[in-house]
Amino acid sequence: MTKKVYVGMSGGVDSSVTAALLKQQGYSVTGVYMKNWTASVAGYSCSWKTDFQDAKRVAVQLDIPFKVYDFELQYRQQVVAVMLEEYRAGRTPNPDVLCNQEIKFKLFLQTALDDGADMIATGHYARLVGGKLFRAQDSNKDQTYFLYRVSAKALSQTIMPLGTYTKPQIRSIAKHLNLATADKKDSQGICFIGEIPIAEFLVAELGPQTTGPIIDQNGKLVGTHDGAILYTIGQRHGLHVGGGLPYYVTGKDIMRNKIFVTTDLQDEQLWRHSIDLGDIHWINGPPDGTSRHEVCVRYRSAPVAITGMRKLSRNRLRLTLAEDVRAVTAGQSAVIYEADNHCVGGGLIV
RNA sequence: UGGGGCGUAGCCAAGUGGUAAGGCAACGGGUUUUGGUCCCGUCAUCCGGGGGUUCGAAUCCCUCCGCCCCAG
Repeated sequence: MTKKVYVGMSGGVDSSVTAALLKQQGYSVTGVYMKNWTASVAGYSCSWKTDFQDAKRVAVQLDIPFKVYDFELQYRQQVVAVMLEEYRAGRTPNPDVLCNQEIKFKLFLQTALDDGADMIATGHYARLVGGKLFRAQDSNKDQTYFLYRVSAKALSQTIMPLGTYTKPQIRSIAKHLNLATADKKDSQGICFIGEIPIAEFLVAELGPQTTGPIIDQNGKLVGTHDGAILYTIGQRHGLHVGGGLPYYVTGKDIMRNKIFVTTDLQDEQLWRHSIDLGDIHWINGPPDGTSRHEVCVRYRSAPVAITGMRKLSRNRLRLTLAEDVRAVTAGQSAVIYEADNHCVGGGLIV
């Protein structure tokens, strides 16, 4: 009995090749386009229509059934609304982590299973081995950072065929198969929403923000910002403050609508030797404390060795680091790995 | 209105007779399935205004305007 796999097809090369590979491997493949966001914001065209068409084209080329799941409502409620709330609270969320947790590996998975699928598949660069999540072969494209909140159960029902390939290989396969998406540029920006600058998106969704003071490391007023929630820790551009050295955001006071900056790259406000995490999620249960771990505080950052892991409360964890890390930002994810590329989980920086 | 100093792009700032460094910001591009970082590129026909000296001035002289400091 051939397994029925529903492949999430975004209209990009990666998911196109995912579907192609699975078909080659003998699965009964169905392509699914998730329609999660169709609105265009302030002059930025939302690419959903082209993405949908590209996904459909590839499905036709591969001669596989194609479906559309409309998750717009849920994406809005479970991803976008949460993201906006986080920004409003002065934090910097990662909507794509949420999207994987709530939409792709929960809603999509369940819908597909209800629809008759045995498994789902995605074009993520990550490896799934025995229900565990490992970094991709192509460390340059590894996407485990975005996947650390997915449940072991969901992972056990998922195939990620790209994990053992490199991006150039995927491009090359797409070309050989003449897939419509072979030369399509990689997508960027918030998954499904597109490349709109975040500040503009926030203003469009939350309304115009109130301007406020920018204070430097000496307590001096150096400029005016466009609304404290629009900035994030470590940020350099968008302050419109010039003269001498670049300024980096070191902190925000949301209540007073102030943001704090520094010109000193060694400013201690900009570096952390320990990180507190909340909303901890362990994919296969908490580590037993016998192996060494490292953490990534942002996508594509070099992992930093963890020298101490202390439980502060039921769902609070304090990590002590082997070296200082720059611009640790509340709301962002800290993803924890065992030294052998095994992604074990992580939490949200508080 | 006695003395001293200053006025170069949005900001900081070199250049004191030979035909406008550099940095920040901004803008554009690249990297990146979040934000951010980072990288590359662009950005003063003109040096507060006017006049003069000179083959040639942002650089010297005169004058006007503006700002700062000290002294009143």
